[in-house]
Amino acid sequence: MGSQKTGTMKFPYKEVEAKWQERWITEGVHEAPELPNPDRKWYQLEMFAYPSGDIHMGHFRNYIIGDAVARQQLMLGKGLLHPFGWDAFGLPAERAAIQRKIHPAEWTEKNVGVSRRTLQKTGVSFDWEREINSSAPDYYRWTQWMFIQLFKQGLAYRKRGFVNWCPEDKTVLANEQVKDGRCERCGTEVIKKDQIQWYFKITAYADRLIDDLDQLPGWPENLKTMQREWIGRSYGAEIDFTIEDTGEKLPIFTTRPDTIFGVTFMAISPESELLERLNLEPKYAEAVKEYRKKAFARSDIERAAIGEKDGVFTGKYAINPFNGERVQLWIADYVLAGYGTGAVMAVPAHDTRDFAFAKKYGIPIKVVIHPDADTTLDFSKMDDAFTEYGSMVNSGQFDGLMGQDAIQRVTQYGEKQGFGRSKVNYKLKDWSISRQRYWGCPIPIIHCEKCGEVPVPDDQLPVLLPPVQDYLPKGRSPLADVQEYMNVTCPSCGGPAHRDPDTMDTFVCSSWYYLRYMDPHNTEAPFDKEKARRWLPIDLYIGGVTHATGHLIYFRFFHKFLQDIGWVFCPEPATRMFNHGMVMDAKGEVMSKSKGNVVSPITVMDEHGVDIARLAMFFTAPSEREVLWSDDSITGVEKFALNKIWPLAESLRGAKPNLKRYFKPEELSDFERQVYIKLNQTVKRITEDYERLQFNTTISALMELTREFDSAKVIRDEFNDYVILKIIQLAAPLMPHMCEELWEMAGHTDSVFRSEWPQFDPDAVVGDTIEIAVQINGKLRDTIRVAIDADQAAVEAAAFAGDKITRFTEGKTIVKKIFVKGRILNIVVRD
RNA sequence: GCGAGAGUGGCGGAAUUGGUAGACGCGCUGGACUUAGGAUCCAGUUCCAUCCGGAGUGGGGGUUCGAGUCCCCCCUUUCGCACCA
Repeated sequence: MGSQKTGTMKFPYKEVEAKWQERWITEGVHEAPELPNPDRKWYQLEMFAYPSGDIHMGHFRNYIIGDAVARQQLMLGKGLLHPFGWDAFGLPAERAAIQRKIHPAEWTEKNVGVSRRTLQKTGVSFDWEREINSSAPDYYRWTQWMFIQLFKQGLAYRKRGFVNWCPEDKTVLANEQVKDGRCERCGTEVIKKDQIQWYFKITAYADRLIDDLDQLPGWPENLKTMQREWIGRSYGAEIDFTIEDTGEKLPIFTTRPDTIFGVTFMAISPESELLERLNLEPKYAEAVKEYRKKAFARSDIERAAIGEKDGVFTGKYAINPFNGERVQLWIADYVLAGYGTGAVMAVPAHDTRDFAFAKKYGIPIKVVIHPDADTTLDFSKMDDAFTEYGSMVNSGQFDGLMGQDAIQRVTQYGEKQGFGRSKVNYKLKDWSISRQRYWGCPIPIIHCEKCGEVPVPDDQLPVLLPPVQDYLPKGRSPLADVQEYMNVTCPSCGGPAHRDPDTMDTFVCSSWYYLRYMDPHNTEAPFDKEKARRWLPIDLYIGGVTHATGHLIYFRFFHKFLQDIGWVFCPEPATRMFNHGMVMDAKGEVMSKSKGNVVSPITVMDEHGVDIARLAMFFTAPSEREVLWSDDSITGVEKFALNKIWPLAESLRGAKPNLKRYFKPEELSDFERQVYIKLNQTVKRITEDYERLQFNTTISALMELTREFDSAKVIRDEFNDYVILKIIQLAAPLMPHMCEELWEMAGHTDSVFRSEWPQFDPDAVVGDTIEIAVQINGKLRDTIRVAIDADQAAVEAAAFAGDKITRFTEGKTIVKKIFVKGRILNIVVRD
């Protein structure tokens, strides 16, 4: 055990791994410079981890992909920042702690230790000097500082309203943490609760969050699309209807003001506060009350899943300002409280939902849009709404107007009359950030009867999370019962006051962690501005796509806010984002403890060595695709590493070649020349592969090269060692331990990662001859080998030399010949 | 339903801007060396075929001298959003 057998020599991977992992640390190979040159820096980031268990295959894959890039960037001479840390606050850690009946602090500390040890075994080039932990006071002191900056700018505020409540976790959740109406963490159906909560005003940044996506060519299109849809911007108009009895204005949002004359009823959401002010007649009041009760009992999923829309008439009417028409006011739970104004103008003829509702309750349907000027619609024959744009009819002075023009003209009219205005609406809601849980960053606000909400003064930060024993969730913050914590004096007036009992959503902690890495030990500020100027933006951020509409929006929001208050100097936190694929089991199923199909990276590393575990992960699938992991993933790359790469040591001749030089053709034998060309082609290919993070083809290319290279046939010692050392350099970021050992065996005293990444010799990426495909009518009939710069005449001469081509042209007319230099000759013939 | 990807041998997957489809690896077949082989090495491996050739990148059509690659329609599949007025 502990070493791998090869043809003649063993690879003692355990010793080699330990040796280099230690030396990288003592020699500070991965330590980031304090102040990099902004033109020659590389900030490589992988998402930090929840310490809710040990590292699994998904983490392993994430970090080795980043590691390969980071190590190559180091060899390209960049100042490298490649840090790591722990997203240690929050539900995942707290839930795990509760299950095991230990205090979250203790459990977190223990797991950080376990996970760190595993990570260090992977040989990933993290700069452990910069390790951060979001649950440490010297970190969350600055999370609180961030909160206060937002508060001071009016971007952190409290409001009462309906929130997502997880009955299992007993806490409020942000919209982004509700998936399919269920709690993202525990899968429990989320219910609505009316509460006062803290929010961050992310909606103030909605436009910039959408628009700046266009400045991010290095982000995957699908991810950007997801963000655009999540923010959900739509353009339309706000139109004020009037409640008949009370005269109260009832504004609604619509994207189709061109259908305004087709309104036959109004609908408001069951949550609407308007209901309190309507003075419903008793016979309606009872039904409305019943309906609201029913609606509140339904979860969002039930509401959405329900096939038939339903609602009740309130007995009240609203007036359409455009034509003075009086329409019924209904309450219906297909109207969402949180979007627009929580009320809609219903146009059954031109909206599918309104159509169904109108049919069900016998409400009139009025056609006001025709597909075009010549086609008319008859509502009695319609079995669904016509929702396309068309030309306006039955709309008075607006008749005949079409599409966008119609929309504009109607809106303009409303504006002139004072009862309408153009309006942009978003699906994005403000970020609910307060949590009624113990294990989180305390909210640094003091509530004073006299002064209201007062931020904790800077010199009193951090507000320490008290180490209480009773931390179990109970529906309100466990901190609320800790008298020593809660009771304070007001920093402003000195009177009696109390702390805010809630803690923050852990996504607040993770919204700025990438900044702390630049300056993790700063006690005066969250980070130094000059360092931020030099290090930012992140050059490559790697993580799963799961955070597309959560963390990856939040951290962009934070970054933009910090730019606005002068702490960072670029508009976006990361110029390039890469989403790697998931790691599945051999059958393509997600690895999970309950299925018992989890393969631990530790097992694989123990049995085969880290380098081979890494190679297998790289080789099995391209980085962005999912990997179906099985033992077969190991076989091929293990043979390659042990039989091709490691034995290169025996072929070394101690020549100490100059790696920066190129060879001239006359210096080399025919075989050497052939190897030299292959080498340079490989350098070119592999350098491109690293840019694309496509390491499966990097390994293929190395396999081809090592097969072609046969040291026994190489005459010149210098050339022999030159080739071997270049192979080692090209492979080093993928299999760092073995390559360091080989590099040392070749007589180097410094790390291979301090050597210079190979450049290809531009005169040697093409050979002297090349194969040309000869086609007849686009079908391949022959391949001929000609000089590299052979012209059409020479190629034709060679092509017609044998009978492979002539047998197809004989007796036929050659219509034309297409020649692409260095590639093909296509001869078009006709009978 | 809407949006974005993906579909290539038995399998994982290659194929800059249209230009020799199947690189590389697994698996499989045959052979060599062996007491042995789950080691190593060599050869073969898209399918069909009477060995001339033919077909072939989910299906159908199109553009082109030439299409995995570009255009149109359809099917399957993965992911995301799902009553957003």
